[in-house]
Amino acid sequence: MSKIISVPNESKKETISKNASKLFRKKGFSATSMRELAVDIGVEASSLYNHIGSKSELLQIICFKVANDFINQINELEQVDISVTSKLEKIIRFHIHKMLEDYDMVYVANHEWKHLQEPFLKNFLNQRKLYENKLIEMVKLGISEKSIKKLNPEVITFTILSAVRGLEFWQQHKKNIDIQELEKTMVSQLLNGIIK
Amino acid sequence: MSKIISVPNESKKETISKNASKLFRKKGFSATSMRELAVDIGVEASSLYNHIGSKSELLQIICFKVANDFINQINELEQVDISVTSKLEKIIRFHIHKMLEDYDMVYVANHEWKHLQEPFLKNFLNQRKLYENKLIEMVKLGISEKSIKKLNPEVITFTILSAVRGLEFWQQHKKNIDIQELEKTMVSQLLNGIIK
DNA sequence: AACAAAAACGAATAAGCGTTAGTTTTGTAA
DNA sequence: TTACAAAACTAACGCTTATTCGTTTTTGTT
Repeated sequence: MSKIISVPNESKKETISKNASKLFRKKGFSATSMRELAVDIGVEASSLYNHIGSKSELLQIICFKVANDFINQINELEQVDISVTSKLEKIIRFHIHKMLEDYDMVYVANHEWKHLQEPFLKNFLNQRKLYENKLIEMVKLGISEKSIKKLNPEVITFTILSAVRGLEFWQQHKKNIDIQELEKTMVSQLLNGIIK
Repeated sequence: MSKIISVPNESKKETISKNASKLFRKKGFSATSMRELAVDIGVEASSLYNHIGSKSELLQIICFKVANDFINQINELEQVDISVTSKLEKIIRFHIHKMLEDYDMVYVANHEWKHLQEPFLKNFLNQRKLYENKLIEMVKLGISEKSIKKLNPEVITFTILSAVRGLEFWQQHKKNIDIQELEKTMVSQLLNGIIK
């Protein structure tokens, strides 16, 4: 057919992964075939195996790239000396930016991780739980400091995470909603509520 | 093998659908085979076709059952003469109850709808948009009445929907979190915020 | 006990899957 | 030009898929 075109500073593996992200998001991991992926890239399916080990490996690359990005961010944030509510605000804003920058990858990591094989599945879920627990501890600290209302810290955390993970909707409303307004509204709603 | 056991007042089609919901949730629609579903029910795969038309039909049954339940609820609520914020509270509570009662079906409708075939796919998305638009109109009314803060009504709506659609987390924390507290916290956070 | 309808079965079909093997083309450097 | 490695190709493997077919078994009703 032709050659895999990859931009400079990007390996062919990365090129394939990015295309895979797009297809996995649109059709789901199981419903995406290596032949479809190959067509999308402009090559025969068997040629892909010169660059990757397996279909499964593509999912691993995607999921752990995203997981690492979020873990790294929260680790950095833990070092910073600002208030708990400021940290929560920064986290919400980071989720929004990440979802807009790497939409396909973040979506796949959020929705298709269950198709990871062991031991990667367990590993991924551990990283996720680690992230969630760090967030829960932040909220607990906020409650004990009396900057956050005395509500269930797990529920607070998961509500925030659900809200930001659901940011996919924004992709369909890109034209109508300004990103500044999106950020402002979400932070305001999740932290301060919507009732006057 | 044996027979499809169905409880009274439940057709065999319903029995199959419920089992399908469970498997589709656990493994995803595409990754679930009719043979697996058959084993789960205790019958040969070919025997299922005495009761259903196709695998696709099972997904249709699940998705539209859920969609109709939510549309019906919001239609009823539109008739009632209570404040906008009370309506939003009732909707949040309804989502929570629905997610806990029909977890498998709601999860599948939220995550696997993309595997619906046309014209069902368009139909489903139309119903979803209808529901979202009704909610957006409620929020807009609240803003014009000055009971809700002047924030972007679309973002407010999608944040609420994302938060309640993400209620799957609760299934993994059933033992630790009381449902009353869950409801109270989510309503309070989404409507009044978490900052003191 | 006889009959019809419902529901089970086993076997087969055609299509699609991820992946491998062997071979040819392409690009690069001596 | 020659040599070598990278990356493409074609063809095929073994397996799984949803679904259909013809047949047998089970069920419920006279």
